[in-house]
Amino acid sequence: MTHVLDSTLAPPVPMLKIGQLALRSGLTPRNLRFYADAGVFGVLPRSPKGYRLFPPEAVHWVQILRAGQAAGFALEEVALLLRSLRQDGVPCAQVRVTLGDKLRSLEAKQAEVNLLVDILHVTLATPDGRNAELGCDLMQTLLAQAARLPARSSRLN
Amino acid sequence: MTHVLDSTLAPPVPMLKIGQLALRSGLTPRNLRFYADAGVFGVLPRSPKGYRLFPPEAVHWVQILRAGQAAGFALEEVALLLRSLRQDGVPCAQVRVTLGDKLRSLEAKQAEVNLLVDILHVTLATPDGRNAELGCDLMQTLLAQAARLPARSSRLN
DNA sequence: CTTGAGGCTCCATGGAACTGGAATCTTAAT
DNA sequence: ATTAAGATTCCAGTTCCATGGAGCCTCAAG
Repeated sequence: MTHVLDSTLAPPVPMLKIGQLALRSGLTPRNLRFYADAGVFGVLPRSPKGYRLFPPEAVHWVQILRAGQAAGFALEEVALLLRSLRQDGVPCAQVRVTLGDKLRSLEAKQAEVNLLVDILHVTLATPDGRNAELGCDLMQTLLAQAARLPARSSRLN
Repeated sequence: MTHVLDSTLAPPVPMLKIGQLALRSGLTPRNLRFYADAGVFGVLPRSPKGYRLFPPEAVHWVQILRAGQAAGFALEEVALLLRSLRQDGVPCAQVRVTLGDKLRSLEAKQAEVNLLVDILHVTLATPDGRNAELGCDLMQTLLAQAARLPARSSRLN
């Protein structure tokens, strides 16, 4: 039941059909097809009848993909990372560079999120109190804290 | 030249026209109009001839808006925060709750970003080395680190 | 009075990331 | 042999966040 393409030979790689990957990754086949067509997984091998065949590592690819997205990266950006990961003829040093770039933009985002979190912490530490102008002192603090934000917040997506 | 609406009376609030806010906030009038029409700034007063009039605090509203967006929040979410901030009849306690909710989702995002950053750090700490399977050892590490990611990364936007 | 900048509205378009439907083909099981 | 599940393709629509343009109004200066 699990042997789809390995009839007589020992399977060097037990490739997955899209539905199997869907089960293992928590995405829909539809969604996976969308990503695959967008080139996120590179050029996928096809079965004799045209079915997309995913290597088992694709489960990890998907994990990395979703995590990257959750961190605010565009699909194409994460795709770039995965392309390096899959080594489409990319040399080691190149991979390191790509990963480094990714790290730097992630750190930029990290800094912004950290700042925002801190601003909210400080704001919420304000004791209750009505404020004629702004309704409550909380607002006063939030407005004041807003000054810590960069002049023009970068769109680091 | 700076007094547009205050001909004879002392101005209680020097309201801004959209272009003035644009200059002060770094956004285009267009963009501001888009946000305004989306209700982000609440119901704006209009001049007798229909011009949108922004209070000076709107500059801070925009800062908070952009920062929120940079942190990955949807426009509508940031709008919610700003609605509390503007006190459209919202009680103090309610503001605190909204801010608290915002903080919690920001912290969730923070955790994800932190994890991703750490994964990349660890990965980049891997010394160079070719790897038959994956091209280079970097990839080996990245794949291994991917295991630290949550089973299904939340879409916390 | 004309000109120009800066408002206003409405309608359209665009990209990103999906989602949905229809038609067709393959595979697996009864 | 039939049938259902699971593939395939293609085309269309959706939501979010804008951006672009046309056409008209208003305001201040020359």
